[in-house]
Amino acid sequence: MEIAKAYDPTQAEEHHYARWEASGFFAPEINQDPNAEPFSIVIPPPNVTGTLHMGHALQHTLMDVLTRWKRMLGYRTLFMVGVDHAGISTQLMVTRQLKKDEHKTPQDIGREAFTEKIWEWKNKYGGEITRQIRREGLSVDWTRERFTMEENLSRAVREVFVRLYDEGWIYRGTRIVNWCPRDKTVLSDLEVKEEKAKDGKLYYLKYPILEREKGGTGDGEANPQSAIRGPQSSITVATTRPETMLGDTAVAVNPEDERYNGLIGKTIALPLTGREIPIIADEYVESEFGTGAVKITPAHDVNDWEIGERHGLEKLVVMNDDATMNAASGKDFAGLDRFEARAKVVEEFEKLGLLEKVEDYDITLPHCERCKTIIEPLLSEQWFVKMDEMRDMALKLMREENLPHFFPEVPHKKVYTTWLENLRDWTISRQLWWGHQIPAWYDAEGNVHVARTKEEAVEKAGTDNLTQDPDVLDTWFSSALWPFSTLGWTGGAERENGRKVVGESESRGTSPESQTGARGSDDKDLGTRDSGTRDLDKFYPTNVLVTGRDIIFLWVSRMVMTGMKFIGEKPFDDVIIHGTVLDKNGQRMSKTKNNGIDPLAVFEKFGVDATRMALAGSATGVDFAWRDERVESYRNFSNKIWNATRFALMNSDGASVLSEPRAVATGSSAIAEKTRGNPVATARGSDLADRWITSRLNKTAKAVNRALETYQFHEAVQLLYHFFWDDFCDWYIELKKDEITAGDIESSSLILTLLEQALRLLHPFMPFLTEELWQILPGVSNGLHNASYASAERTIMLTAFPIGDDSLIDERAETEMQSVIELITKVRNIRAEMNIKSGDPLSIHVAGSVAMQAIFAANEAQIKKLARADKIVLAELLNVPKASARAVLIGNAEIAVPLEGLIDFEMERARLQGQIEKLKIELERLTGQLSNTNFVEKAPVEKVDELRNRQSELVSQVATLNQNLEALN
RNA sequence: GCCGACUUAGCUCAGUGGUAGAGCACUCGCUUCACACGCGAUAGGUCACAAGUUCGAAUCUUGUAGUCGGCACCA
Repeated sequence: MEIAKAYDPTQAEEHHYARWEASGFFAPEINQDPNAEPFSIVIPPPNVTGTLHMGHALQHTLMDVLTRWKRMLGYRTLFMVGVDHAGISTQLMVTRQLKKDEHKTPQDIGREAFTEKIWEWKNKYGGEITRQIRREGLSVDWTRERFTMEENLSRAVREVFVRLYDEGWIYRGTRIVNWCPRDKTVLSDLEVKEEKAKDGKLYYLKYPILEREKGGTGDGEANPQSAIRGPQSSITVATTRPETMLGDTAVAVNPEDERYNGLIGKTIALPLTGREIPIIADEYVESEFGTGAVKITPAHDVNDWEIGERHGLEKLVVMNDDATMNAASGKDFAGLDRFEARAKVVEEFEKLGLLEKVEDYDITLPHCERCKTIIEPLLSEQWFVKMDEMRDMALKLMREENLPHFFPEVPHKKVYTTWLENLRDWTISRQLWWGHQIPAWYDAEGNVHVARTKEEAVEKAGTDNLTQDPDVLDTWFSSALWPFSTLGWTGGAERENGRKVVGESESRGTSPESQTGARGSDDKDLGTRDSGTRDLDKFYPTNVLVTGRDIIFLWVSRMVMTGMKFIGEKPFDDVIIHGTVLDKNGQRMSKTKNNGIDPLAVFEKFGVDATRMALAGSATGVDFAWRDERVESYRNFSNKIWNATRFALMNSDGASVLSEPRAVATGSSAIAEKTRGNPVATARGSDLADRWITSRLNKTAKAVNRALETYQFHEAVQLLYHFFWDDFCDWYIELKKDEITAGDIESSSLILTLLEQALRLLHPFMPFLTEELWQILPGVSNGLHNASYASAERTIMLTAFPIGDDSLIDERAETEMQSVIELITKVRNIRAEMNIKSGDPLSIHVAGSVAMQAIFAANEAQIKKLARADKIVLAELLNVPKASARAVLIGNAEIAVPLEGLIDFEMERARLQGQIEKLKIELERLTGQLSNTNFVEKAPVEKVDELRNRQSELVSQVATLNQNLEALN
C-alpha cells in the first residue's frame, strides 16, 4: 500500500469526527464494562456569542487529552459540553445588531420581542462556537450538550435562588453599587476592572463656613456653637470628582485633628446649591491625606455611604442611571453628563474664587469589564447573596481536605484562600433582559414573594395580581451550578452516599427583606424536582477542571461553594490553571490591541493536531509567547509520523499489526488487567534493535502515563516527540531498513506493531492524524480495543492505552545500543570533520573488550549501513596505518578510520586536540572535586564512585587520544 | 500599600542540590530508494546581580534590579 508523500491535515480532519460522534464513541455509554470507573470533566462553558480564541484552544486541548487518555484506559468518560448565555455580552451584541438593522433600541420593541430576538440570534449564530469545538476534535458528548438558559438548568437556578432566599442567604437591599452607566446595570465587584486614569486630577475646593450660630445640624455631637470667630472662614476639601459636591451632605474631619477641632459642628454654605451642610467628625478621615477634610456624598460613594449611615446624613442622589445629573443637582446642572458637570463645577468654583488649586494625581478608576465605561458608584436597590456561610464551607474543604487541589498549587491555592477569606456579599441582580429572570414577585402592596414558579408565588401570595421582578441574575449565578445542573440536578436532595451534608443551616432567614413577604413556610415539592439523576450519581464530583486564572474567583470558587451547599460534596478534585497565551511580543492578546491569533487560521495553516501539540507542549500554568514556529515544528512532526507510516506500509505486503501486542509492549490498561498475557519475547528475541526499541517504547509509555497523572502535559509531549522522532525514526527504522525493504515479513509486522503502539500513545494529543493512519494499518481491528469497548466499531480512540511493562524494559539492550549509536556517531563525525564525501568508502577499525566486539559484530550490517562503511575490523588492539582518524568510545574502546591518501594530518591533529581539550576540562573539574576530602567524606558513596569511574574513563580516553596525537608527529 | 510569579543558548521555552536541555534560527555537508515539513555533523550559556547555607548552588535562604500578574486603597 502506498500513501501520499506529504501529510495533508485537512483530509484527516474531515474524515473522522462525524463518525466518532455518530457512533457514540464520545458518550460514556460506549463503555460496556458495568464496573468501569467514571471519569468526568465539564467544559468551562464558552459564551454563546463567542468564537474560539487561543485560551479556549489551550484549555480544550488539555481537557481532551485527559479525556481521550482516560477513555483509552477504560474509564467511563464523560466530557460535558455546553455554552453559557453570557447575559451582558449577548445582550450588547444583539442590541448593536438591532440598532444596525432596524435603528431601534431594545426599549423600542419591548422585553418580550427583544428576548425573542436574542433567542433567534442564539439559534442562528450560537452554533459557531460548537462548530469550532468539533473542529478542534474534542471528544465531548454532544448528546448531553447543555445551555445555561435551557429549561432544566433554569429550574436549577430557580431552585437554588428560592432555597437561598428561604434561608435568608439571598436578600434585597439598598446599597452603593458598581453601576455601569452605559449598560445601565449593576455589576459585581469582580466584573469591575481597575485601570489607571490618563489625567487624574485632585481638585481642592473651598467651602465657606457660616459664621452664624446654628443648631440641629443633624450631627448629634454638635453643640450649638456661639459665634466663635476664628481666622478660618472656609474649609478646603480635596476631591477627584468635583461634580459629586452637588450631592454633598457633610464635610468630615478626624476628631483628633487639631486643625479642625474647633470647626466640628459648624455649618457650611455649600456653594452652587444653596444648601447648608454640617462639619462632622469621623475616625475614617485620615488627617494626613489631602487637606484632612473630606466632602461626604453618601449617595455616590461607598465610604461616604457608611459615614452617612453612622451620622444619619441625608443621601442625596444627584445623578441619573446614565450618569447625567438629575434635577436634584440644581437647574444649572440637570441634564449635564457627569464630566460636563465636573468641568462646570470647577469653572463655577473658580469664578467664585473658591478653587484653591488643582493637582495632577495618579488614580485608578473602576471600569466596566465589558464596555470599558467608567463605573459610577450609585445608590440602588439590588439582590445580594450573603456569602459567609458558603464561604466557610469552601474554606473548610480547603483546610481539611486540601480541596480543590490546584495545579500548579503555587500561587493559586493561596490566592484562592485569601480571596475567600475576604469575601463580601455578591450582587446578583442585573438590569438586563437576557438571563434568568429573578423568581420574585411583588403584590400590589409591594410585598415580595419568592417562588419557583408563578403558580407557587400566587399560592404564597394569595393573589394573582403579581408582578415579577424585572431583573435577571448575574450570568455567573447559573455558571456556579454548572457541574451539577448539567448532570441533571434540578433540586434533589443532597447526596447521601457517605459524605455528610455540610453546612446545612439551622437558622432560617433573618434579613429584613426575607421577612417582608407572606412567604409560604413549606417547601412544597411541586413535582418539578427529581431526587438526583443517574448522571449526577455517576459523574459528580467531576475529576478535574481546566480553566484560566481570570475566573478562579468568578467561577471556580462559586462552583465549590454551591457544590458544597447543594450537593454536599466538592464539585471536582483537581483544578488545572493553565497559562495565558501571549502574542509573540509577550503582550496579552486583546481586541483593542488587535494582536489576537485566530486558532482557526493556525488550524488551517498547520493542522489541528500540530496546534494541539504546540498548546499541550507548553508548561502547565505558565504563560508563553505564541510562536508560529513552534506549531510548524509539530506540523513537521505530523509529517514525520505520516512518513514513518508510509514507509511501513510501502513494505507491508503480507505483514500486519500483531494481534498480541505484548510482542513489543503491553496494551493493557490499568483497569483491563484481564488483557495481560505472557510477555512474548520480542519477535526477534536476540535482535538488539528490537529489544532496544521495545524497551524504549515501554519506558516512554510508563513515563507518558506518569506525566499525565500529574498533568505534566508538556513532559508527555516531549517524551512522545523524542521517542517517535529520535528513537523510532532516526535509529530504529534506519537500523531495520534493509531487512524491511528486503521483504522480511516478520520485521515488517514488528514495525507495524510498534507504530500502532506509538499511534495509540499519540492519539490523545493528535486524534485526527493517528486515526487516519491507524485505520489503514493492516491487521487493525476492534480486537485491539480496550476490553471495555470490545464490540465497538474499530477506532484508535477506543484502543487500550499502552501503560508500559517493566518486564520489557531492557537496560542491557539500552546500554548496548548506546555503544552502537556512539560508534556510528563518531564515525559520522570523522567523515564530516575530515571532509570525506558521503559516497566515499571507508572502513572502521574498532578495538575493545570481547563483549563490545560481540555487540558490534552482531550489528555489523546495520553499523556499516548507517556509518556508510564497507568494512569493519574488530580486534583487541588497533592495527591501522598512521594515516587514520581516531576517536575513543565509552567503555575503553577506540576506533580508527584509515584514510590513506585522504587524510590531512594537520586537520586530524586539530580534531584530536579539540577532543582532548573537551575531555580535559571535564577531567580537571572531576579531579578537583575528588581531591576535595570534604567531598569524598560527606558526599554519598555512590556519587563518589560514579565520579571516580567517570574520572578513570576520562583518564584513559585522554591518554589514548594523546597517543594518537603523538603518533601523527 | 500588600501578596505572588518570572529572569537559563540569538528567539521561544523546559529542567534540576552533583558533567546545563529542546524546538526554531545559525554554520558545514548531503537529490542516502519514508519524509528537504528531510538526513548527517557542529557551534552556541558565569542559568539577572550580590551575599549566605552546603563537601557541592543554576537549583535552597536573604537581599538588589528588571519584567509581569493578583488584591486593596485612592478625599
